[in-house]
Amino acid sequence: MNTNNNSNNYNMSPLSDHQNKPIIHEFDFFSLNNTNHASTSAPPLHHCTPSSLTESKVNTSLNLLTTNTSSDQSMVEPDISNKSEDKRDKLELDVLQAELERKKAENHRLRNMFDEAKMNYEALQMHMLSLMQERSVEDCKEEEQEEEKPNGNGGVLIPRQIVDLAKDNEEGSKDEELVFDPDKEESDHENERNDSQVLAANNNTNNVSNFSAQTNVEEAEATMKKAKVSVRARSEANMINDACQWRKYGQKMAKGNPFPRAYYRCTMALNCPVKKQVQRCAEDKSILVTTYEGNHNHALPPAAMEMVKQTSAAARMLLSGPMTSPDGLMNSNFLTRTVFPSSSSIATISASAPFPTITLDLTQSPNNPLQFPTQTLFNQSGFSGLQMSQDAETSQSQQISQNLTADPDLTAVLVAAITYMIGVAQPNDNDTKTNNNNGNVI
DNA sequence: CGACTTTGACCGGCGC
DNA sequence: GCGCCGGTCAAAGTCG
Repeated sequence: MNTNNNSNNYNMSPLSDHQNKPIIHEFDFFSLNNTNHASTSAPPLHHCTPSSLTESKVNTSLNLLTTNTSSDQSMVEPDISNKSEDKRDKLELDVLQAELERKKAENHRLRNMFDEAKMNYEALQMHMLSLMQERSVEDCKEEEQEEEKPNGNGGVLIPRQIVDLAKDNEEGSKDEELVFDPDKEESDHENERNDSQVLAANNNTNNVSNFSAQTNVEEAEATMKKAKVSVRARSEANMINDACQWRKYGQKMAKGNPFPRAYYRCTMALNCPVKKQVQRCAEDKSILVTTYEGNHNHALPPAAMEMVKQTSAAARMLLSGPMTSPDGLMNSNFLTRTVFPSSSSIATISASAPFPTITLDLTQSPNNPLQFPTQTLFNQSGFSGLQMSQDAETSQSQQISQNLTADPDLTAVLVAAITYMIGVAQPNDNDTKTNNNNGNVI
């Protein structure tokens, strides 16, 4: 039997072509150096040239610009020329000043819009933070109650919830597809329903909150270590750039898929246990499915670390399943729809496998599928405030935006997914700093 | 020459 | 027990 692929047609070389993709620079409305800017781009008036006037669409209607130079004109008709030139200059000055005022007003309006959006964002963030703190207090109370009742049904912390779901599945409910399986053609809506139904059911059976204290940390961590993160993204390349170094150690033909599955190990550190599988989707060969497994035992590249800090809380919230809101119940897809709104991505947790799998589906972005919504990701995630101070957040936001804009690959997405495995799931010695940054239990 | 990929062989889990 | 299948190993080949 030979299930290996001997053809070069599907060579899974990790060479990425992401460098060839165009970098989209965002327009900075408020940059003083931006020459396109409305209020600051107008050149000083004394630098106005005939060409610039033409560009400003100022029609003097004087037809003065002939082949003669101004010095020639002054030699012919010095008085008339001077007067008309002054008049023209004044007219131009008035027009330009009016234009300047208009641009200033527009700039002011844009600033107001920006400030308003910023305030809304901060208000939401503060609201989120207060909710989390509230919940944290409840967790402490429930933890105390839990210690008094060791056999209680509650105490389902975030990782534990997955353990329970996985257990339920192993105990005979294997037929029940809890969530999205990338290899099956099920509608996302159906999966969302299943997801929320199961999680809600789980919630109902546990009268105590899902966010209560953890009573079996070791068990949960063991599961988390074996949990997987799967990322579906459209890519022509055979492997997407995720800021880590990988070494291929095998390739097999998997049943039910004409495309080979490639196996990689992380080579950024000796004995790093992290592995990943890369395979094209059988239904749509333009979709690349990358599945990560294990926890890094080393520090990640700076670009990856930045996103780790930003997205770990998001991953935790995703894992937390349903969360209550003033509007009622939100299913686990809420978060990733929030984090990745412009890409229409969907993140789900699957407990149908022996170990839970998080799937990030980034294939539904209508435009430029490999273009990660970088600015949107950071701005919309809004959970960073749970982990760091406002000042740190501000500086990091700029840093992250720059990093991501400079590298519009799927790096951020993958790191976001890996985050769950690295910084959140396991308190590695080498990752202690990261975990401390992510320290809050949501 | 070292790092990496390729690829046939091997191993263990699982279902029948 | 047997075969299927997924995952891994390791020798050979390739590349810079």
